[in-house]
Amino acid sequence: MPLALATAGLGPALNAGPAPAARLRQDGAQDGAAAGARRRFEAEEEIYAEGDRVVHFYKVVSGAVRTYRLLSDGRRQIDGFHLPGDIFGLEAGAERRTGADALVDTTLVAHRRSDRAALTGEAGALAHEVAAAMLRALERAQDHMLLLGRKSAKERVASFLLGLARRSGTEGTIALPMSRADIADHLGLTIESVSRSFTQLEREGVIALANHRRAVEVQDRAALRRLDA
Amino acid sequence: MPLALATAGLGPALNAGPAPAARLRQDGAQDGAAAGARRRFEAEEEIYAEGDRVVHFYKVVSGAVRTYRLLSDGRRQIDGFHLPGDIFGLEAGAERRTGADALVDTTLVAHRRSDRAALTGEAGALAHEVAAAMLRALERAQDHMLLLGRKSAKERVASFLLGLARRSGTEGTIALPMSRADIADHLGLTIESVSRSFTQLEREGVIALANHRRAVEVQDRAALRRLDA
DNA sequence: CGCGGTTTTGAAGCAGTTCAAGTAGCGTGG
DNA sequence: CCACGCTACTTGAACTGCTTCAAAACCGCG
Repeated sequence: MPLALATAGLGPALNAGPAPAARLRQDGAQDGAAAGARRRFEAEEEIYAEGDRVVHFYKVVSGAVRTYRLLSDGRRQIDGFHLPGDIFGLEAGAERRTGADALVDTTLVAHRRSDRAALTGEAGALAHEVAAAMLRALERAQDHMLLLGRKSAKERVASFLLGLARRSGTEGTIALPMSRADIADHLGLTIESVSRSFTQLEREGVIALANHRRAVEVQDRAALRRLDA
Repeated sequence: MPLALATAGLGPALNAGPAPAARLRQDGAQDGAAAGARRRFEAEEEIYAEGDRVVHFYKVVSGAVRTYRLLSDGRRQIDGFHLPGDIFGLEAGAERRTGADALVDTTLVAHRRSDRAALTGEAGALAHEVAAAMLRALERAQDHMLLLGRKSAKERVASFLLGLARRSGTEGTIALPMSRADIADHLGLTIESVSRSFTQLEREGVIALANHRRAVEVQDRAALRRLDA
């Protein structure tokens, strides 16, 4: 049995969004059995590759991670960026269907997929998180299919920025731990199109690029919302 | 608690693909408690709409269903077609994030989302199916994001046909229960582009269109596979 | 200061869209 | 039983948003 889930009391957990870092630490502190091994990865380091055997799943403590799929000729689709509090690396089969690497220096907590103790404890806090993570991943995937299938370049960038703003929780300035190439491969565009969309939004006074283009300040959230359709 | 899942023994179920109709009936027959209410829908009839309260989830007995999301201006993204054996309509929140309608005359089995008896029975056959359905939905969404983000029109159509061929289980001729518009809104294209891709594949001898364009015969599976990358 | 990487900008090209006919089933009613 | 009209699909031609190719700007670093 590769994985056990229980969604008791799932409702609230689902609406809570990514667990804040504070709660994350608390979990680790109060339940030694459920706490997995802390692992560190450097910027651009591979966490796992397509085809690897699935042993662990992970929760981001700090840093950021991308998970992606590749076509035989090298075309890449990044299906998600994972920020502190996010769980990723859950998989149904025995083999990885996606690859994952750290965008920047990153700390993760690794849990054995087969670790039922961690998943089915009396409180089952981690189990709830895992189930919520799966459902959230599906909802995000649905949103992203709509974006990829039906939105313009500018709308894609606007949606991306709003999503990132919401998830990173920071008001005002959003850090971009990923390169233009990563954003492009997430949004189904080229780096040039991403860059042009940023520039255009900046010229329109919707955003301001800061910190060597690796951060955006949202100046007109309403305009972004309008583009988000 | 809106929904309970347990994935014990999930592995094999996951690799099994959609349950064949035979097994479907067997499930219903052997476990009266788990069997939900049978419901019929006519072609083009709405099953639920975006914003509806979530009460049931469904399993397709016969026919076909599309689930989709809309942008405020009417742009539509069909996130999946559901064929006999498929489970759809699982949702985390209280409100529908997607709409669903029947493509053709369709029979479903409806289960109350809150029906824990059906989901957590000793054997828990339905619970496994539900968990497997969720994981499969996520895998399909990942495949589809790659398609939408990085594949050409012809590749999209090829992937779509191969997927449909695999899922419908029929060797040779594949029925297309959906219109060109539905296919277009699934593949992130226009109806004209879908039509042109079909025509092109036909001219190349890869497929043959039959039954008033509502069925395709695969004539060169290897060529389709190559396009699937 | 100059090198290597990333991002931006420019110009040309093109895949897919848009707009506009044309064709083919199919049910309906005379 | 056939003309009519409706809808779905296909085809053609022009257009355009994004890509591709190319070069410049920017920065961080040895």
